[in-house]
Amino acid sequence: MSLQLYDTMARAKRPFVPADPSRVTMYVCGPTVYNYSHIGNFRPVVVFDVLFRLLRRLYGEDAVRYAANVTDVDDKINAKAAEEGVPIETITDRYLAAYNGDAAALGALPPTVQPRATRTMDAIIAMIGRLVGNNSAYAAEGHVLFNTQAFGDYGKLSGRPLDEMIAGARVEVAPYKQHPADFVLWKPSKPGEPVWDSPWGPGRPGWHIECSAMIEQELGLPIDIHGGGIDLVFPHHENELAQGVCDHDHAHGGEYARFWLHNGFLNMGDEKMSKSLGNVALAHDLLKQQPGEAIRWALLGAHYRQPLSWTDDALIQARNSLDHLYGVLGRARHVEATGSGALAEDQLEPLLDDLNTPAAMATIKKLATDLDAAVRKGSGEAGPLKADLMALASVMGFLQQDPQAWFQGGADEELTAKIDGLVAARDAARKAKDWAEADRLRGELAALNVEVMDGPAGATWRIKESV
RNA sequence: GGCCUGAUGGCGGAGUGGUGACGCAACGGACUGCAAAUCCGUGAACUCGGGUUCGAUUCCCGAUCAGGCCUCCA
Repeated sequence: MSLQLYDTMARAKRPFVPADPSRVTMYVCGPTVYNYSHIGNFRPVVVFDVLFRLLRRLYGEDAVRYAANVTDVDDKINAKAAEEGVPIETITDRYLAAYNGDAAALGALPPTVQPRATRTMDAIIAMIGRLVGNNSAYAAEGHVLFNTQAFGDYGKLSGRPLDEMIAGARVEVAPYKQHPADFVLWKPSKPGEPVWDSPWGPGRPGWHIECSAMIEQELGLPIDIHGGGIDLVFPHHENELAQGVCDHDHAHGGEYARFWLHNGFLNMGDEKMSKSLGNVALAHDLLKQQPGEAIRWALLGAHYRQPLSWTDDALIQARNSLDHLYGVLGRARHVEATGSGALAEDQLEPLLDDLNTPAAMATIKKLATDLDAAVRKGSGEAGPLKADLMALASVMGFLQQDPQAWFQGGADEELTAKIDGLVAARDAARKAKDWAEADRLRGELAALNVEVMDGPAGATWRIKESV
């Protein structure tokens, strides 16, 4: 089976074939860095990281070029900077660093490039110039607006005919717009806001133009895959598509992105995460309570296009699953992974079928169970099973750490030494068959949030879950 | 108002026109000084009403419920 991806434009799964297999391109809309990002913001990060890893496996590590942008010009950033009385760079640098740190903790590989709006300004202004030049955009009252009438297919991606959108519009139309659906490419800055010079007066870019300019600059049209959250389909991606196609006078066969992929929302339990409900969970906070890998497991536990219900229980289940898998790997630590390392076709199949991560995770568990049995029996199957397990896990960004580090993670050196001492004392008591003392020491360890497991080769221990 | 999703066991969550993944939780057993881990086993679901069919959880229609988008929210 070859890779199939659900394309929002086609509203169907289609076989994925890159335009150029030696240069596969993917662009995913990234964060606006004005605060810590919540866990929902990291769903696309993790989902498209899996796709990135899969594409690297299929086409070669150097053949995939993945750009994820950072919006560092925005009203919310301006507000935050004004509130703290600092330049916007202070805000954006701080939260970009936090975002990248959190993404790394969630096991996401760094994108090939991470363009920033403020550093793409020349390309943005040049692109607006071209759009004005070919009558796809017009200047009015210090603004430059995209002329949606210039793009006959406007509304095709989101499935919204123009007239319906106007009929259903909830927002008052600005008087300088020629058509109610026209959107801003450039706008004047208010006093105190960051400002750039342009042929249409000092100001700053609208929201959508930065992505098109970055795609143009970093990847080139048409790109193979454009990704983002489902909420971006309209207006953001619809507008990007319109300006991107018109920028090139409908060249490239009118293609902007060959596949549009959108991930579903993450909900808190069964309600939407929102500030007004007070149920926003920041990844930064969750990462203090649980290993990033457990959070990643929970994020990939539902198919990416399905809504994902985020609950404490889901996180605990994720943690338990990883405990089990690392337990198997710990028992198989002396087994050498053998075989070609090439995944059997049927093991990769769930991922090839539009990134069916839950099914792939079931395969991981199956391989782990089989590996555990093979190790127990001393069967020669253990080596190939371990190779398959590690290969599949690696495509999904799982099981990349040492089992001991997983179980003992969260314990600093001092605590580790203390625990080792208690475990040794308990071992001595058990050898002397002093069960009362052994149980007392186990109780003492339990008080430290440590669980001991006796085995033929002596006792091992782990930090119990903290949720 | 318009457009669009979804509804699977106690929970999470795949999948399928006909022997109903997988995990967590529960229960019984093995193992263990006792546990934990592991192993063996058990019970448990396809929102409702029509239709198509030899047969539907799976296809079609309708209803109900839930959710999303409709100009800067992943």
